[in-house]
Amino acid sequence: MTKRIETTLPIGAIAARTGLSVSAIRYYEELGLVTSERSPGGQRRFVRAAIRRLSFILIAQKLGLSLEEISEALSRLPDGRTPTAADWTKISTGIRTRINDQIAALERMRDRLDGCIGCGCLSLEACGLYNPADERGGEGAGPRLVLG
Amino acid sequence: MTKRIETTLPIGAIAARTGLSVSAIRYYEELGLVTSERSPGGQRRFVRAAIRRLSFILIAQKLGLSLEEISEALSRLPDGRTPTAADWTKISTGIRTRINDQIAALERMRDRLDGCIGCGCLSLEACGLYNPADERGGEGAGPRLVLG
DNA sequence: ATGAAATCTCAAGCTAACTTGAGATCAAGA
DNA sequence: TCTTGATCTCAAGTTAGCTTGAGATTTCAT
Repeated sequence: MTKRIETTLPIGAIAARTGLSVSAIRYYEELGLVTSERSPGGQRRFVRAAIRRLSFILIAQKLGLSLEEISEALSRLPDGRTPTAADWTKISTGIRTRINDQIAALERMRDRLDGCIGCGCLSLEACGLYNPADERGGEGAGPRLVLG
Repeated sequence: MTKRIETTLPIGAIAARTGLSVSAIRYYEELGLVTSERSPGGQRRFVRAAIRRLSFILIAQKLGLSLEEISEALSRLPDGRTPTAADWTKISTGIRTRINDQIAALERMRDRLDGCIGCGCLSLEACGLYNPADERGGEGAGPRLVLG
């Protein structure tokens, strides 16, 4: 049996490497986004793979995902090991789709705005900018696909 | 003097026409985003132009502006009258710039992601996706990147 | 062995953008 | 007039995502 000794890191080292605050990391652990072992004295010890998980959280947050959505996406990744390239490809492809959706939505918004500049309307009936059909419901035009 | 009698609307009618809740409208008034007159009995009475202001708030919020930023933008518009085409052009041009910035930021993100798919790195040192230098593109707004 | 630095838990606080509830009053149709 | 629904004020609650503080304990370099 190959039992490799994992070098673990205390929370401060994780914070330094991810840029997260110590309290944020503890908060994420509370939410189940990462896990840790404990030292004999009760302090958290993280495996290095936790850094990747936390980095992923940072990236996903930049894309506007809530911690709950991130949690959902992360539930596909085993915590104990480093995600494989396949894991990452799957997730990042989902993210890419999401980015494209966001770009498309903004472009539609911009186009409508262009058609509106100078008209001074801003009226609910006629103005394409305020278009409830395009609302965040997501069931219609913008398939709200989340990672996967 | 031409003193035209303005037909005013109670808050419920405004809510129905804008899609906002009554409490949200009251909240916006508290923040100074809209104003109202009062009936003899003390109930709010809104002029029709308030509907446009509120519609603007909805649109701007979709673009990720905070109420404070919206307040700033609205401070250019006189409350009592319908904004002129010039007013609207000025504001919407600013919004357009903001939209373009957001699109550009997303495209950069997507490009970096493309360079990353399949590599499985997600490492802080090497991965261009996690790039702190690109942080807070919107300035001031904090950790919120809320896109459509 | 010791003292500073790091970490622990728990509770409470913070901002944004509202909502909810209580208790009272206003407006309008039959 | 009556009565029902709309509105009023004010205080407190809500969700997300953390931060801050207090007081106690652990780790580690010397």
